[in-house]
Amino acid sequence: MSDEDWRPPAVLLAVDLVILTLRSSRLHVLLVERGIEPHRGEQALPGGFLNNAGEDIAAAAERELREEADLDASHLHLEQLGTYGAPDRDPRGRVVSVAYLAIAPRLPRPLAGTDAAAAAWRPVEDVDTGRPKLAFDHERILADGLERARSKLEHSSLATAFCDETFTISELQQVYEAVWGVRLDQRNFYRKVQAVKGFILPAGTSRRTTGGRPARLFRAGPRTDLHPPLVRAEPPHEGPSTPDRRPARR
Amino acid sequence: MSDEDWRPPAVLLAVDLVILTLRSSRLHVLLVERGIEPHRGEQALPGGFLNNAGEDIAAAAERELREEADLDASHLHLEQLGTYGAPDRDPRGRVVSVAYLAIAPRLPRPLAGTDAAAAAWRPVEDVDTGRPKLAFDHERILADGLERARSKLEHSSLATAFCDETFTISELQQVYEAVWGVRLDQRNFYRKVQAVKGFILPAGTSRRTTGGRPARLFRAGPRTDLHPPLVRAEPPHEGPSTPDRRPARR
DNA sequence: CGAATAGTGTCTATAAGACATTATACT
DNA sequence: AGTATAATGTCTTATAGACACTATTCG
Repeated sequence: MSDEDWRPPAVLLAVDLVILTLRSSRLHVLLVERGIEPHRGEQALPGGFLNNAGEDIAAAAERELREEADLDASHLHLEQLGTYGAPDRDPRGRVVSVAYLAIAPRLPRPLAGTDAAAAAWRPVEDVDTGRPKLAFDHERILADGLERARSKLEHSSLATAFCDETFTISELQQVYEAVWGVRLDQRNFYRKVQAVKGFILPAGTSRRTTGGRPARLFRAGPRTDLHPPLVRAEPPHEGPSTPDRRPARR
Repeated sequence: MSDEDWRPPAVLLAVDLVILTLRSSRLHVLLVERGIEPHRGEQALPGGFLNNAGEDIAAAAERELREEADLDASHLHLEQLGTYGAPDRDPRGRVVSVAYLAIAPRLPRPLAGTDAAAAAWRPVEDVDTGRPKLAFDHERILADGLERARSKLEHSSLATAFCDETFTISELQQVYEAVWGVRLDQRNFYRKVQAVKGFILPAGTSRRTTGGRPARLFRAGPRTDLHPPLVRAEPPHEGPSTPDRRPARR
């Protein structure tokens, strides 16, 4: 407070991406094998540094989405997740990473990014049980991303971001079941999602068939906040690993 | 991707604080008058740059809380809100700010921080209606902080962070009313908060009196996620209420 | 005793959870 | 016809919302 010529320290800014999707009814996250040190050869979330001092952070996230996952940000849900900046999180120096959460619909597309030869979808439960250890603090970031997604399914229309433009109600139910890791009653689910006005809208008379009765198609409605919410059952749900601090009570 | 000697750009890292509290049953936010350019003389959220390259971000937030608001972080709720890094948000260069949301109980304490001669609690509704314009993108940050607080009141025990260690149920109700900007039915509120196991616990037989029947005291319980949640009333529907528009049955 | 605040009970409407059968297409 | 998937209705229980009175302290 006294140094007139004090200059604030500079940091390196990175973005990391938690990209979630559904594959064969299971929740997957996109991981890449690191090609450079530190943590070369380990699994990590896709990400990278800002390109230049003028690049917007969200733009950097969209660029990494393109470069590392070959995904077009304009068709994805993308939201900021949090910022991770522990002084020792990267041996290269002071690196602060802004993490983003992306939700992708089922992708027939193979991963063809040039940077991402080693990119692959991994079942979240594998990572949850520590199968591939992740570099840096990426396990924490992933855990926070999962908790964000699980939580937002309750109060927002995020689930539709896992689906194509049109989808069936049972596809939507699979999203909830995969992300929450629970089984839901089909009849109650139908009743509840249809009771939330503006959540899903009938999409023409189209139908799609897979060997049984054809399902009616819906599209995402205008409502982003669900009333009433679709609440998870009572908690097998310990809090997220966010560094939130509870007040110390004297 | 091709430059072997490419170096990532550096940015300046700042923290900004949305500090909320209740004063005379109204929600207030702490604002300071900026003492230096840019935006000298304007109202802004308290905040500042990292002290040095080794300072943890959350630690910087706690330090600013101390320096600018004379508040002890160990008695506050403090959580990361989001990161704001538009390239043009600060004329001094590329400044990326990590915003934190702090919730303080009623404070008899006057604001005595040295840096904060101009710090003052301002009713949130004043700022909401644009009374003091805020510097930088601080109106956006404040809006995000308010929405975070309003939302977290529904499914977390955040409301108790606005209260002293012990509090009455009607004090807790005032928190909800002030933050949400609504009036709640006292009887339903009593019933609901007491139905959430682990939210509030009776605090001895103590009582506190203000001219009426003494109120029973409670303290925050261990539960941080409320089940069932205390849901805000449905936001006003656009348009006249449409009669049920269920998909046409053949 | 009056004023002020705390605390409670009941009724109704809506939502949640459990549960089995019918409908429509395909092979 | 058999199989596979979609769609729906009802009952019971829990929670939400509306509503008015009694209880306890103080001056």
